[in-house]
Parts: sequence; structure tokens; C-alpha cells
Amino acid sequence: MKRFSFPKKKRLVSNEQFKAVLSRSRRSSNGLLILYMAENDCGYCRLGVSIGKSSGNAVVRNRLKRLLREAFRQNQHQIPAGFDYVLMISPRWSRKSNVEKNLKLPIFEQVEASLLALINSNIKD
RNA sequence: AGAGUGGGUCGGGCGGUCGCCGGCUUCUUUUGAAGCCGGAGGAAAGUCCGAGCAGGACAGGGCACGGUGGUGGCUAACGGCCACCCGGGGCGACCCGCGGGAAAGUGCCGCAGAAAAUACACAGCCGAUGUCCCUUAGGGGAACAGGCAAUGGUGAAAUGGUGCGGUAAGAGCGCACCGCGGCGCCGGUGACGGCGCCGGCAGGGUAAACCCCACCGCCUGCAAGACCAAGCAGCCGGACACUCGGCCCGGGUACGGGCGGCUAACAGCCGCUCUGCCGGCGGGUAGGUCGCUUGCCGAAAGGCAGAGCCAACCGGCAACGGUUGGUCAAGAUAAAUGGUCGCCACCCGCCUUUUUAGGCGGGAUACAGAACUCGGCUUACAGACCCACUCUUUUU
RNA sequence: AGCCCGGUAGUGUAGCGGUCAAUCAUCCGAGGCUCUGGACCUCGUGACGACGGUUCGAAUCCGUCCUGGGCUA
Repeated sequence: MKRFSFPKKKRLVSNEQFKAVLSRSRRSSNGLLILYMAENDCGYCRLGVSIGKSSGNAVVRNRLKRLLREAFRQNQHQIPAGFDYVLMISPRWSRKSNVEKNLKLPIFEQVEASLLALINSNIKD
């Protein structure tokens, strides 16, 4: 039960933390997400989500952020500790959603699978 | 039954499970844990108006600048709302209108057209009257003086419109109706309306051009603003030294260290450099707390106050107001309000069944996310429901 | 979140109620010059963010949206 909790100390919470991760991280992406990961000295993993205005209006951005956070929370015991992660939405997907207006938001399973695939490919390296 | 008009309500529900934010209580040294409670909208949006609140400025008044603009109400206020008036549209329910002043003044009205605000006369008409010419003495000519603004063409707009009379030709020149203006009476709080009489017409449009009139308005905005601890520039005081007054104490002067020069050297003087000790004040920035989530009083129970919310009743055509009762309602800051599963509800198709209904499969769930708080406006919106009313057709 | 500016050819701009059927430069296309290309000359295509209103007439004035940008001691 405890392993699913997601308190505030497991999140990136200030601008300095984000800058630190983005400046000294490895970057990888697929068609939906962009992942930055960098080592930290906390002993656990931390998550930051950054979704730009090009992804959609406030409702869409809120929805995407919650999906990413939920996928991270439910799979945090499979994710290697000692790293900071920053997730963004790929501009490829944003362009697609701008062009096709009726494109649906990704469902939870899609986001989860995409996230795990990215992290696994990074572990192998 | 069909077509339509106006207004309103909702815009998924219940449960399980894993999480997030805030508050309270208990345990816990901190850190956290457990329990209970609360946790997005009708537009939270756009930021187009109006208020509260905060800071700054300010005697009062005026100017400038900006806004509003039929009338009367409502409201804390408004550019909002309600009712009515006027004009326009619709068979009608009803809808639309930035709807004051052009006789205070200024400006503008391209092209076309003779002429665009001055009454001018291009093409024209007439030439009755006067002059002239011809004359067969009846008259004729349209040459001059002069009369006319009906007709033509232009334009968005040409100095009231139509008809009849009238005339040399014409003309509100006269008359009838319509329009316009003035006066009186009546109705209305008023915008305005009705009736009667008089006037032959008073002289274009534009004020979302300047302007005039009436009314309103200080400027900036919660990233406002207040506070806290730390550090920095700066400022003040003290201590150390000398001196004066007999002392406490008070006043005055010089800080102090290092290096160099003058001097044989010390002291002293001059120059350069470093700004050290203690205490206090301390602008702004970055950080945090408050503002900030109903407020105040109170230990609590509770009480009082809110342009607060929900009902009922009363007054009012209505907007709205009053009384009584109940209720207190998200508060984040890389920013909570979510993920997933099941059942129900909505729509469509198929099957079973006389129907009700049941089963299976599929689909749809819009616009959109609080950021100091309210009152409006505007814009976006799948679908569902309710109320009132209008027109047409059919039946009784 | 609050506040404030702008929108004219592919690009950068002028216009301030009427000769706007919209200026200039550049780009693009065609032709000329040249043996060919460049430069130069001539001609052409191409725009008032959208909708509504005021006006005889709107790029211009007014309103509502759309869109781009800026500031916040």
C-alpha cells in the first residue's frame, strides 16, 4: 500500500531543480513523450512534468499531466531509484493534435506503456 | 398534429479500490501516522464595464482628458436589468435600434452634375407687359428688356409630395389630402399621445467629425500591500588614546594598523594603502508567512454582522424590495480536485414476446479548469427536460 | 493572474472618411539587353485578420470575436 503513495518530496518542486535536471540529463523520446533523466543523491526517484501551451488548452494540459503522474505513481517500484525524471509531451504529438481537431487524448494504458518503454530502453544503455 | 416565439433548469448518478490538496482531533521530541470533514463552472473563459479591498496623491472649486446618452424606475454601483415611448421588421407570439442637440458655432460632402448649401441658371419654357422689326392691319417674329423653376440629365442627397384649378409660361399662387411647424385644450410622473385652430413651408446630410448640453469619473492595481529571519551598501553610537574643568560625569580633539619620505635614531610631521572590534538603525532584491477564503466577540456552547446562499409568505405589471426560517460553502503556488473497475441511466440496431418488458451488440457524453472576492455583459457549448405564448390544419 | 500594444501581397512597410480599382522595396513569373549568366530596363501576378454597425461612401470611425507580442520592484 505504501509503495503507491506519491508525496510532495517525490516531485520536482522548483525552477532550480528543473534547470539542473535539464542541463545535465540524458534525453530520449518516442512519438508521445520526451524523457529527461539525471542522477540525484536522494535515494529515491523524483518526477517533474512540464507541458507547454502548444499541447492544448488548460483542460487538455491538466489531463495530460495527471495521466503522466498516475502512470509514474503506479509503476514507481519498477523505476530505478536515485534518478530525477522530467517528462514532456512530444511536439510531434502536439502538432498532430493541432491539425486533427477530433484526435482523442491518449488513454491511460497508452501513456503507461509509452513511459515504461522509454525507461526500459534507458536502463539498457 | 405541424411550424414557431420567449423564458428557465440540468448538463451524468451510486458503490469498490489505489492516490492528491486543505482543515480539525488524537498520538508522536522533530518527522510523520490514524480518524473525521471539505475539495471546479454555467460559463471558472474573454478581460468589455461596475464595486469592494490595498497603496499613493489630495483644502475647496474650476480647466483639461475620458465615459455615458429616449423616459421613468431598480440597484452598493454600472455601459447592467425591468416597464413604457418613438422608429423599423414580422400574419402573429415577438424581435431589432450608441435612440440628446444640425435654428450656438466650425469643418466635410470625392466623381458626376449648370449648381452641393450660396439660391445659381446648363439644356430649356414663355415672352402676357414694354421696346424693336415685318405686316395684306387680323396678326406674326423671338431680336432685346424681362419672367419662370414645372420638364431634362447627374447624384446618396437638388429647397415639401400627389391631384385639381390657375397662368404667357410657371410657381403653395389658390384649394383638397398627406407631411412639417406654432398655439391651445385634454390624458400621462415623464418620454409622448389624442383633438382643435392657425401658418403656405420656416429652408439638405453628417455629432460611432470637432463641438454644445446633461450626468458621471483622482491614479495604480493582490506580482496591490503588510510582516519575519539571514546577509550587504550606508548611517549613528560606544570602547580604546590625549586634553580641559578637583572627582562622578560632561565637553573637545584625534580613530587604529602597515609601508615610504624628512631625521644618525626615537618622538613628531607628510604621503599612500587596508577599513579592523562591540551595539543599534537599515532601502530594495531573492526566500518565507499573511493578504487567502466567511468576518468579529467568546475557553466552549453560542451570539452579532454579511450587496453571502436556499426556501416560504407579503408588496410591486416587472426588475426588485421586505419579513420569517434554514445554512456557512475549494483554497493550490512546477500549482490539489485524479486513475481504474462494476452497476444504473441516455441513444441506435437485432432477437424473444400480444403488450409491458427482457436479452445481446454497438455508440454518444459538448464547451471547458478556480488563482483576492463579488455584480453584470460578451463569447463557446453534444444533448435532455420544464413553463408560457403565437400561427396553420384537422376533429369534437 | 493582472495590465498594455499590434494585425495591410510570400517578407518588410506607407496610408489618418472620397483620384484607393491601395504606395514603395524585395520575392516570384514573362519579355528585352548579352554568345550565356549576373547587373540593368519593361510588363505582370499577388494583401487591408473575421463578422456586424454608423455613413451616400470604411483599410481608416464604433462594437464583438480571432490571432501575435510585451510588461509586472
